Amino acid sequence: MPYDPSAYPPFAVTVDLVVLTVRKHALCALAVRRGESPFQGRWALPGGFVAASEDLGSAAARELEEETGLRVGESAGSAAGVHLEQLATYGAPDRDPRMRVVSVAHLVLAPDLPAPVSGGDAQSARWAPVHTLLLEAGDELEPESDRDSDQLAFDHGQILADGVERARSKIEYSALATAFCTPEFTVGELRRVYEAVWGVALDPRNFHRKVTGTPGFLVPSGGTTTRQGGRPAQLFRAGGATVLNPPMLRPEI
Amino acid sequence: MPYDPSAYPPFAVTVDLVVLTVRKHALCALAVRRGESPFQGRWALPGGFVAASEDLGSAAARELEEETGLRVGESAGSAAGVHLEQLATYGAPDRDPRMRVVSVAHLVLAPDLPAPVSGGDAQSARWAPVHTLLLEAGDELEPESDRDSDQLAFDHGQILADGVERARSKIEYSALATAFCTPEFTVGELRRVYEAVWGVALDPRNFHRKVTGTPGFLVPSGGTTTRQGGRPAQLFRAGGATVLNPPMLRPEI
DNA sequence: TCAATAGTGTCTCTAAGACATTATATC
DNA sequence: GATATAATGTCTTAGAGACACTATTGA
Repeated sequence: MPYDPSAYPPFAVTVDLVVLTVRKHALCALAVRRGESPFQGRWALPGGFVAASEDLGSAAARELEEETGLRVGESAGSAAGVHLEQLATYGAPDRDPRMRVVSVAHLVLAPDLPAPVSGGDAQSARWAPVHTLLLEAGDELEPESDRDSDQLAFDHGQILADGVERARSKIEYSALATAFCTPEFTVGELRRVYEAVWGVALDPRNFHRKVTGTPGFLVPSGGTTTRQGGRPAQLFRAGGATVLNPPMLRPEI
Repeated sequence: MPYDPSAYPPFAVTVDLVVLTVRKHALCALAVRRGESPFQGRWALPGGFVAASEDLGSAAARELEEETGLRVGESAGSAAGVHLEQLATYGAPDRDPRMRVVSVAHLVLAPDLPAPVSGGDAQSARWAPVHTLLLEAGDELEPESDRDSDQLAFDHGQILADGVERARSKIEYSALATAFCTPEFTVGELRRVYEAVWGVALDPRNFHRKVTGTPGFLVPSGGTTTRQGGRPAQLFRAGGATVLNPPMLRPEI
């Protein structure tokens, strides 16, 4: 099978971003409004084309910074910053009506941002709770007429669902939940991250025992805070641990 | 950002396959010998170009059947057959010296095959233990002269390593280890699969208790076999369970 | 004082790890 | 018989789940 560039079908390659954060006790994703056809006026995931001499991860990091101003932390992902990882690749032949586009989706976990979005105007980007972006066909709401236009453009609903499921399972066996927190955070704040991502309530005592008892998960930073009200809480930073063993198992049902 | 096909860099999109099986108590991968430059004569992962109107998963299944004769089981992967899933996408600008190629790697888990490879000639394809395909730079063996030519072509060494790690972690929390087995298998055969993939020895008593006690993992097929010698062993088929909860944890170290 | 959150102590129960022995086939 | 593998029983221990109480702030 000889290589002849002109003999093989040309593809466009894009990166799409599932940017997740926790705002007001809800898991939220970044959505942008499309300005052109197709799906004009509909919400979509941020993303763009990969440049000719650009790596896939670099393209994702560039798009992230263009859309949000967020910069990915150095060490291949997180530590005390934004986490970025490849999610999956979507390439159904008809996923874009104009041409053959293969999209390499990436997952970003970010702490809550003060401003909705730094780059771009406010009208065209927003944080939206994932449950409003992922209304399934079975959900009842208004008459069906309005339903379709609320769905994300292209196959972005599927990409978002896959990204959310990845995040939900990944915080089970990794220390990545700290990527949703500010550099210094309390055990209660970390617990609320887990509760928001999983959509369940956790026992504060057992959670505290688990996270403080897992070596390398949390390191005390020395200070305390009362920003959540109540008794002052000890502040922690993310430790060096990347995997949790044994994992933090999601409650069933 | 308007879409103009000619304004965006053209990519070729390929699928590469990490096909894993367990042979003689060792985890093995399918490798094919390259006939042309670059990397002529070197071993590589099987794969090929995605056709113009072909889905990524379909292209992977087609390449698999062309190279091995294996057909992917119906229900989105396994059940009682070959399992195929998307692994990751590799798109470094210089990963192919001829042109910009983005490769969507897929992972295949297959039972031990009688013939080495059905399609293609025997000289150009083989099952090789993954540890021989993944000799790292740190390993000592012969003088370095021979080392480089034993490495897989392109970035296929990295792809294989990622696929092996995916398989190792996935049999922890899913029932996918049965994809390495024949339709009917014994508990001992399943245990040897785990031992080969993880490269560790497991306690037969605890393993038996675990797999037979996990609902939906195994269903007795009624028969017995002595193909492993010794006392007749009960035969099982894969149950409907896809996730193991609690997971089968890999021993540490 | 009340309300809010943080932090700890302990009992129970599930399940994994570490053991030895019996069972049933082939050679 | 010897040898091979299968299958089961039980003790111990790590760790999760389910509980109540005390501690320390701000309003």
